[in-house]
Amino acid sequence: MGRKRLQDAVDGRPTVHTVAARAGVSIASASRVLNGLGGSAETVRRVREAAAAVGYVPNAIARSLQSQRTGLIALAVEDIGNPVYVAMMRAIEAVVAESGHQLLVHATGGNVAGETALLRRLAHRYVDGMIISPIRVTEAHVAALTASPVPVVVVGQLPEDVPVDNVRADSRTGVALAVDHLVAAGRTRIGFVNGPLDTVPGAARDAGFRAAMARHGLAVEPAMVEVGDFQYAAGRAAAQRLLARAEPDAIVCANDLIAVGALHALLVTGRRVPEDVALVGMDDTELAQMSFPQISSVSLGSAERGKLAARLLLDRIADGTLVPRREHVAPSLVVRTSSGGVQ
Amino acid sequence: MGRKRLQDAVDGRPTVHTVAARAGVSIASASRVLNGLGGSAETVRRVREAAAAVGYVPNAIARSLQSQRTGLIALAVEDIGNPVYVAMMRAIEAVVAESGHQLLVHATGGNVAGETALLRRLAHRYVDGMIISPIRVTEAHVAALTASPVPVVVVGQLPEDVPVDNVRADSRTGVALAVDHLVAAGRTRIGFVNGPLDTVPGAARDAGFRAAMARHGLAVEPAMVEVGDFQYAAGRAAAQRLLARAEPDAIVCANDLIAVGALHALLVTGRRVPEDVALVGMDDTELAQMSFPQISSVSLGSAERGKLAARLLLDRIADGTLVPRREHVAPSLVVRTSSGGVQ
DNA sequence: AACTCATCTGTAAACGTTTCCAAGGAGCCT
DNA sequence: AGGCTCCTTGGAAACGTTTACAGATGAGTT
Repeated sequence: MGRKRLQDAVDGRPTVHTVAARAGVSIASASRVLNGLGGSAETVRRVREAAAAVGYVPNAIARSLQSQRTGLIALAVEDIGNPVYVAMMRAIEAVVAESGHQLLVHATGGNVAGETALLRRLAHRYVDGMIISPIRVTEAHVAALTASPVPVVVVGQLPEDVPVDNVRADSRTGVALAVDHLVAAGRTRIGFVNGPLDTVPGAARDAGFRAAMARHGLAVEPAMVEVGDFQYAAGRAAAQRLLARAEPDAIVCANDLIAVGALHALLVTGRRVPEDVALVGMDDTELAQMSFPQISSVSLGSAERGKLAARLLLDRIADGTLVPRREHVAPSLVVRTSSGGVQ
Repeated sequence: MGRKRLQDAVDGRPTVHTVAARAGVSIASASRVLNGLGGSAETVRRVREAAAAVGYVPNAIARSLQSQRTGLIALAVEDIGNPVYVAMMRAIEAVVAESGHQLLVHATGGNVAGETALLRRLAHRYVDGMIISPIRVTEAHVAALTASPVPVVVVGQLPEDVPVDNVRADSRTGVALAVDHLVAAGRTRIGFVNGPLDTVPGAARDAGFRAAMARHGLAVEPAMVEVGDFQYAAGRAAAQRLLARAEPDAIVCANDLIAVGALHALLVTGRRVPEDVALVGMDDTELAQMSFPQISSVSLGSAERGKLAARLLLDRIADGTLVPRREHVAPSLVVRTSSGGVQ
């Protein structure tokens, strides 16, 4: 017993033991050389040579167990098909890659059970941290969030007293930008196609729409407001319902997928955009640029939010004692053809 | 020395040692109970109770080190923004989730160095397997592929003699379907907007287009063929170049992003689709349905290919001695408004 | 009552890495 | 020459889990 192991791993792949044995040094010395931590010239040479000869590659799992870090960062979003999340993901990827992390993407489907299960699974510590963008925030979320042993950054609204790093857009103001723009262009019969009201963005956008309309002294007729979910098909159906019973001269949509659906509904019923009906989307995704006519859209700074979230997370991973921070990203309106801007 | 450890992990989180100590049993018994492997009724009760009391959650990394599996499967695609890969990803996700795996998505940007680096990184064994869809296949790819210690499935063409599980679409035939359809509809001046010819799909689609045209006795005028990359902006620019010097009555596009760009180019120059110019895309993504008019598109079965690739990979992970398999997915044409189909 | 057999339990090793610690040796200064 | 520091080295422990093995216990069989 206690026999020193000079063998390869069971599957025949070289380990640090293999390298050390071949170089005639201890595994401690081999490990140090391989990590660039000193060693005599001769030792370095021998270890390097041995490692190259056997094709040694350190095992990521064993390293993780020792270092207590996996090098993985999770991103949990509702719908990976929504370009707004793709843009956010790209921005996050760019930041975390710099620190040598890789991104693990979860599509939650927006359901509460799945999201909280995901948060609880963090207890297994299979990632070093998580960025999550829940569209609903429940008690269960908050509980799982605060219980998480690994850092979590939330992109989206969060109750004030939850001590978690947080990046927020201001979609209330974002909707106001859209309404202001349309009113300035002389539109008065402004429709609104929203996502579910029991989601955080849905509620915020509804409130923003009503507040902005009120500020301009415009009434919000129930016939002019429709709700679907945040997808294309539902947006198109919702817009069709709206158009069947009302005659808006402008429509604000709660995101670009809905806006593209609404555009479809408008064009298919023979309406001209923007001459008959102006259209404004939200999130300023690639979709808005790819449509014809191109769709004006309120940017909520998805890339910027992603970047900030990634920075917050990396900072917290580096120092867990930081006081939770809250970042805000201001919305801006990108005017395109669909609301009368130039092509 | 040799002192038995009865402590929590350094960060205070409970380990199996904590649970065992609290239950008054050995870590072996605790582990067995926690994994549902026997134990007396009394032991089971005590361990379960202790685990619940301290909130024990097994550490995924330690488990991975022992089991030599991470539970992670990597998917490497060129462009995470392309809906075709989103569809594929969803299909893969659905399959691998059943076996308890999680998906790790890499966006390679389609560059050879990045892809081969990714393949070489597999040597670290940070995932149990990888599905990769390279748009170029070089010597370096093949070398890295065959040297990989973990299973890899390639989605896309691959030299015949490379012993790797492989799922293929037939984009040659796919283009032929598009051409046949347009010819049957009476179109004769058929343009083609392709991706780079030095990519595998680009080359196949070019060959397919020329073969199909020849079969119908139609000449391929150089002025009627344009090349960009597989993105929207390049597709739009390429279509604009084509339209500036030729007057096609139909355009075939090498993917849907290009098709949406071409649609834009057509509409912005006042051409009617499909009356003046018919349009057919490829990949049958959501984009094709979301455009107005909706775009006919050749489905290359991206979801199906994803599903098959995932199955091949899981099978190989379960049994590494399997002989490499090759699956084929047949293309099909989905006719929509842009080529004269009904709305 | 002695035996077999199954079931349960604890010890210890294993997975592959990093790192603490003590010891050895070389060089430098006084 | 002696004492000091600095560098290098190897042994061993640690990360947290699973599991092979052997011993113990109990039930069942003859």
